[in-house]
Amino acid sequence: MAYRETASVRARKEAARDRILAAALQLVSQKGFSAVSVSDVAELAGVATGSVYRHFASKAELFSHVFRSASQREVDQVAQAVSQPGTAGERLQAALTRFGRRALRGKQLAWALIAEPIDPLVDSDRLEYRRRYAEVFEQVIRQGVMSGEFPPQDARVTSAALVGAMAETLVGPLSPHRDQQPLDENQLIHSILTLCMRAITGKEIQP
Amino acid sequence: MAYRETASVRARKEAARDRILAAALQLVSQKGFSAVSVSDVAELAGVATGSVYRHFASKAELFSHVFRSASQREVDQVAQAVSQPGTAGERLQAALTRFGRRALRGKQLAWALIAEPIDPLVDSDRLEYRRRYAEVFEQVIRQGVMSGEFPPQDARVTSAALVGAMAETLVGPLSPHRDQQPLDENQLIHSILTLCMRAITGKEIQP
Amino acid sequence: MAYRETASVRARKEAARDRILAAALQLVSQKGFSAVSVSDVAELAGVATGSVYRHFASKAELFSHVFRSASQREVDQVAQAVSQPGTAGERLQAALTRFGRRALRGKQLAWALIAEPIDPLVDSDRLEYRRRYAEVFEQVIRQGVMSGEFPPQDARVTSAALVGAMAETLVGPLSPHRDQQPLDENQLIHSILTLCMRAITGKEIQP
Amino acid sequence: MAYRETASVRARKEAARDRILAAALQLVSQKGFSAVSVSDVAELAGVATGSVYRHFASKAELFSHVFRSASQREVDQVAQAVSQPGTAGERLQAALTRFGRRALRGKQLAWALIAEPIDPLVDSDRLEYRRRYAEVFEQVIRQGVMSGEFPPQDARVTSAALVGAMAETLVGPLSPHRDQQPLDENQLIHSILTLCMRAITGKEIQP
DNA sequence: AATGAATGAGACTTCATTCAT
DNA sequence: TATGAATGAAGTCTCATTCAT
Repeated sequence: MAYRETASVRARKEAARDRILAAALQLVSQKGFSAVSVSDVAELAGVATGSVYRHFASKAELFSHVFRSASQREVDQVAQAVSQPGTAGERLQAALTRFGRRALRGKQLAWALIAEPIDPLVDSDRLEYRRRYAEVFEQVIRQGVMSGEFPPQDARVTSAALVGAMAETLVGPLSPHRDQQPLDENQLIHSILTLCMRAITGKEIQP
Repeated sequence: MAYRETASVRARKEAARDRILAAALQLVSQKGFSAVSVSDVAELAGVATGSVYRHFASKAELFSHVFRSASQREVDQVAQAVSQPGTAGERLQAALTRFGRRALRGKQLAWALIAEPIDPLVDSDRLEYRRRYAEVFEQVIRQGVMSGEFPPQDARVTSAALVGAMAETLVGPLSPHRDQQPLDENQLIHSILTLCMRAITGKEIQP
Repeated sequence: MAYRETASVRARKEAARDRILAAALQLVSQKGFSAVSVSDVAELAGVATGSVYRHFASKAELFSHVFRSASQREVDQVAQAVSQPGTAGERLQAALTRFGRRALRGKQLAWALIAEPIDPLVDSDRLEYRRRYAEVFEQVIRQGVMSGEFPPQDARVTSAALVGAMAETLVGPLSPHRDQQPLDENQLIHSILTLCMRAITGKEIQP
Repeated sequence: MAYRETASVRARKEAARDRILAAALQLVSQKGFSAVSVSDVAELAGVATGSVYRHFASKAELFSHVFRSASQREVDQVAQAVSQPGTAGERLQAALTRFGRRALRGKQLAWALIAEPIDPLVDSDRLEYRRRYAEVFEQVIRQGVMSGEFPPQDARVTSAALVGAMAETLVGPLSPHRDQQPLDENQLIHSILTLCMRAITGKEIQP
């Protein structure tokens, strides 16, 4: 009984922290980091403003957690796509597709994770996650280069360029379909995929 | 006499406006939009804080003008590179090189223009300038596609992707050389250029 | 059995109270009253924050207890020095020496007890303990005056002045050795002792 | 006309700053540094809270100015008393008397200036003013020692002790007359003066 | 028209105290 | 009775914008 009580109390405590994280993630996904205040988060989470500070030492630390968990989820998705069987080209294509579809689903969040400058702490998180992204993309690219499937290239530069190209094309301010007729998602993905694969392989993708 | 006074007064007013814009541009180039306050701008321009509001209705409008003139300058530079004689590939390569070198010279400004979130007004400016960039890049790409020099592709998507890839690679948070040994600028430009040209043409560039 | 349980419970409660007091004293000795929070104390004492309020009605009351017990300890030390056999001068000298050495050993605590402003409740405690200090110092001074060993003087004023002079000289912001070369402790004690004894007796102390 | 306007504007501006300083001084004189908030000061000065920050970079800097100007006033008073003609003993007596009378007139302020711990910035101001006090007291003491009027002593220690003794006796928490019948001021000053002079000279003062 | 001091809302953060479990 | 998460008021500081001069 005592144990179960303790467990339920702990569950509630964790629930508050999770509610705060969820609220922060929701708001960041809607408005981006820079437009979200601690009070906004607290209100949406249904707690007092000061309560946020029981769970996170500062606004930066809260946002760092939001960033990291959201980024980790994205990296995991891409990594999973890459780990499927197939040629380097097939696996890279699968990874880019998944990356692109997820970004299109949550544009504001994708943008916040990839590009929005906020805080030195989160910026350093970005560097860390950049490395994890890089590990995923670079690995396939290197494998493709070594097997002769891809032409020689700087895998590190290529992986950064891939992320940038997809981000800009899909969710960036340069995205071609903010105020125009909403492009067919499949068509857009196909276009950027074709381009990315041609950049890496020098060849047209097979349908 | 009355006319000449009016003219000189107008000239002085315009001079003040220009000084404000120049000061704002300088500060944005150094610190990015988000770190620049109206008072900072006024001080550097040598006018009173309130005077800024005689020329610009709000901070957002001031920054919108800064954004537009800085962006226009960049677009002009790229457009000029594109207008030189040569094949579509040569002209595109020249444009990308100029874009890249300028971005590397002024990373903070480049980043502010391409990605920094500030204000809905400036965000909509970004959309407009994206169209102008597009006009420049798209035009060459379309010409290359029509002449058979480039494979068929969605020129609008390609041009956005080019900008994104270069921005991310050169000045973005995913830039591969923030914490590493500073890459040789020429080498970095060459890597990204090779990649971009391969994306567009499907072929390796000629040295 | 019931009795023994009650007793052990009471013992445990008392133990908690003592741990809280000890933790508070330790923290005050390190950081001064103003830098110590109730949660700090609870954590160091190994109890929940709210439990502090089962033993003390408020932070002020907790600190009042801390103040009183720490002050009592100091008063006892000085009183013990005074109660040794010897002339009034000898006993006073012993008391001042002990006072000074203890203050030098624990500057932060000494300063907190003598001067740090915290709360009206603690300030009134200070007045009470001033009386107890006074009783100790005044008694010897009065004896010395009555026996003709010391010149006539207002013993109450003298005893306050002694405390102030030693506090300021040894641990106060006017302390002459904060930013200079650390004076030899013995030398410093000797200087202030010579001065104090001359103030009281009008004569130089015998080495 | 234009000049006079400018002058009046400047006068008003300075008036605001002065009102803020005066308000801060008044509140510190009533409640001590630690009980005064920036909002309190602003309200009493009749300005918005934010306006305080147009004149002072931080609360610490505001209080530093308050501290310094109040301390300078006190040092000047003491220095003036010391500069009168007479023997070292007479001049020191005059300085201590003035110091004591002023402290009694404004106990809370005197305490705040001499002892209240607030902020590292103000604490360092205190060290600086301690040096200025020291220069005043030490100089006379050294002169008295050199002329044989005073016995040999560490003038630096003596001057700190003098300040501490007077502060504690007159305005400190050990002050003997907070809750008792208000001592006759002249009598109190005379007592502490007798004690201080005996401490320095080893002799009784002449009435 | 220019000035720049003043405004005041709002941001982040702390912490003594309370109360449901 | 003990717990410790939650509260919420209060504090410091920033800055876009206004307005009397």
